[in-house]
Amino acid sequence: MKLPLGFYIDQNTLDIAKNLIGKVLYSNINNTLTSGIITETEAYCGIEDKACHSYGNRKTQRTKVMFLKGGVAYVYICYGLHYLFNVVTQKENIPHAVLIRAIKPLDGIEHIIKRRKKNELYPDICKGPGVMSQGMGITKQLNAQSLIGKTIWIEDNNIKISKIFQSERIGIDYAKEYAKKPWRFFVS
DNA sequence: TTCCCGATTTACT
DNA sequence: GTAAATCGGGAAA
Repeated sequence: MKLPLGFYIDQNTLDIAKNLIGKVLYSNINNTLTSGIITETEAYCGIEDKACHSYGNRKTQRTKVMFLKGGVAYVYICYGLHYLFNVVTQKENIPHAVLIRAIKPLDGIEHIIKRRKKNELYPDICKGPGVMSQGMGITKQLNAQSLIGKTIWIEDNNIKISKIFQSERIGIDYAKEYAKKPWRFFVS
């Protein structure tokens, strides 16, 4: 079952990040269906969070998507060459998001392998936010698109997760005291 | 318009 | 462990 809009706006962002673990991310791009179990996420909590693009209520051409009502995709380019995929959460004008950092491939594995320019499947083929997007075929074209639509969406397929771990977020040393917040969720 | 740097990955040493 | 790849966003000039 596709996650309803309420999933993205009726619970706090940390719970959303945690609850996304074990859900299944789908993309249908140019009639190519791929999916994977979400295994790693990070919460970015808006204007107070120094690691968040919308910190200090910064609203620009890039970050304006985070200010939309939850349930849309926020995709941006990092280091000039990687697409990072986020789920926008909360009501309009509360600019929170959850970064999807890793998946375990499920459907369309041969397409995922091809997009990753590899010859075979291996455990970490979609571990890391940039390579996750590459494997799923996510580009800026998906920016601001609905997560309840036909191109990109998330389902609850009742997959059981043994234990969810929690840690500091990756790659945000500049965020001072917020760099230490345990807002990353993952399975082993 | 200039300048700095990033929610990363990969290939080396 | 270190460095290169690569470029748009955002702040400052």
